[in-house]
Amino acid sequence: MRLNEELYNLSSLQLAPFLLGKLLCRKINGKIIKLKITETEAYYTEADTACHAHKGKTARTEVMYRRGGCAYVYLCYGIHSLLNIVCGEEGSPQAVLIRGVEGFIGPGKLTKAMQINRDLNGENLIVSDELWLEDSGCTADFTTGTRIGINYASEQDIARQWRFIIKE
DNA sequence: AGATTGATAAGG
DNA sequence: CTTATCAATCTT
Repeated sequence: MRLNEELYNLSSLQLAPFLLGKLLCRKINGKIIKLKITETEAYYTEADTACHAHKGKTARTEVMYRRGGCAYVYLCYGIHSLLNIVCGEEGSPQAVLIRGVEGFIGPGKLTKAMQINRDLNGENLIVSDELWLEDSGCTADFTTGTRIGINYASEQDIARQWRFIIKE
């Protein structure tokens, strides 16, 4: 039931709504936990001023330039590890931020609960047995909204409806 | 609403 | 090396 490798070639704009309702899987001390993804955001190439990579490639954003299927875990405000799913083709920085899962609202909360830290940066979600995604079979209804915490982006990018929230 | 937090990246 | 900036969060 693991997500197909080909899905990660989709653009972040297609993948973000697709991931809603899918299962985020993590192995902790041999125990596997699976949580339904309830909220995502899309970050799309260097043209998106809200994307970390919009100024070009750095050591931090290097993972986003890889082929789809990697985890991009970065530290926000020095405190919170945030989990992103890299997608799109190599050289095209795109990622889907996992903003919430069932039971844990808030990107920093869910990474803490699932013990996701920067050790998992660059983890290959297609083959990893530490962190991966599974298809739950359900395709949920969703609503869209503006992204959060990107006031530094251009006005038009702030206005984009690239946040996807699952509907009950 | 305000304080806090520390890695990142840009500038000297 | 030094400073400004933050894809948040907790506390008032």
